[in-house]
Amino acid sequence: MEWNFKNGIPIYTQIIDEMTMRIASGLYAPGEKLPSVRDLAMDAGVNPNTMQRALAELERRELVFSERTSGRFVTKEESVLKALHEELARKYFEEFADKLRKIGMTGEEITGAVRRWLEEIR
Amino acid sequence: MEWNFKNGIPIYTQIIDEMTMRIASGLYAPGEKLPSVRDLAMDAGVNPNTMQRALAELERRELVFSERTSGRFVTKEESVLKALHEELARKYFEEFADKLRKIGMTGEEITGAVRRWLEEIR
DNA sequence: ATTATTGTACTAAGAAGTTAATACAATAAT
DNA sequence: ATTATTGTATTAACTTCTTAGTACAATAAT
Repeated sequence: MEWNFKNGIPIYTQIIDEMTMRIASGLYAPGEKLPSVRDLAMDAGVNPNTMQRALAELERRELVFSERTSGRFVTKEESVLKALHEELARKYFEEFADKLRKIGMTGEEITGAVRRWLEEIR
Repeated sequence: MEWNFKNGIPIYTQIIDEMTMRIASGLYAPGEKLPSVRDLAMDAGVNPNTMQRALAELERRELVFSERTSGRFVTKEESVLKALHEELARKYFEEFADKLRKIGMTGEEITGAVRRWLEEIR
């Protein structure tokens, strides 16, 4: 999997977002053991401290939990994961619509443009 | 107008985005004189240096130009502004669609969800 | 002519993010 | 029993971002 970090945004923030999306997508399944902090850091090309900082935040959000010395795991609460998925999808849409409104597009213009773009996706 | 800065992202970056959107929306019209660096900084609640840094980037992108001692102005090239508007709208959609794909939504799921969300906008 | 405003430049200090190096405790693997 | 792996913690150095303070040159306003 790729880690494409933009510059100008803290890396640990981007790791939080990336890991959250991987969990929401099921790429890391419920209850699955994650790679170790060191392996994840190596894979992402960052310092273990930076990865640790991001993972601690995921823990705070209860998306993962750690069992000392055996590893870190995705939460088994499927309800949490389902809620996460819906929350993210909705959030992404809201941010998207807000940006379009901010550059002056009306509701009608947004729906029109989106319908056209959706055609292209197919 | 509001300046709502998120934390965790450099302020000057957010100013660049905000100003770019204001220009793309026509809130700052073609050829219009912008408030001075100091006034913008005061309004945004940031240090003048931070605002200056953001404005310099807008200048590099040729969205604004400055006339020494008389002020800074939005470009008069309407073609540039039109292109900017389209570029931003397209970019926002791409980022949005990429995020939805990243959390595991297929093209069909995306179109379905977006159609539902679009109804809510009205 | 004088004053105020403009963009611009510079230095210094502090805050936040990142890397590096090292260490410890717990336990799974051997 | 010993070793390797795990999460976690700590300290130091470095870079980037932000603020603060100051200054200068050009020109619009008075």
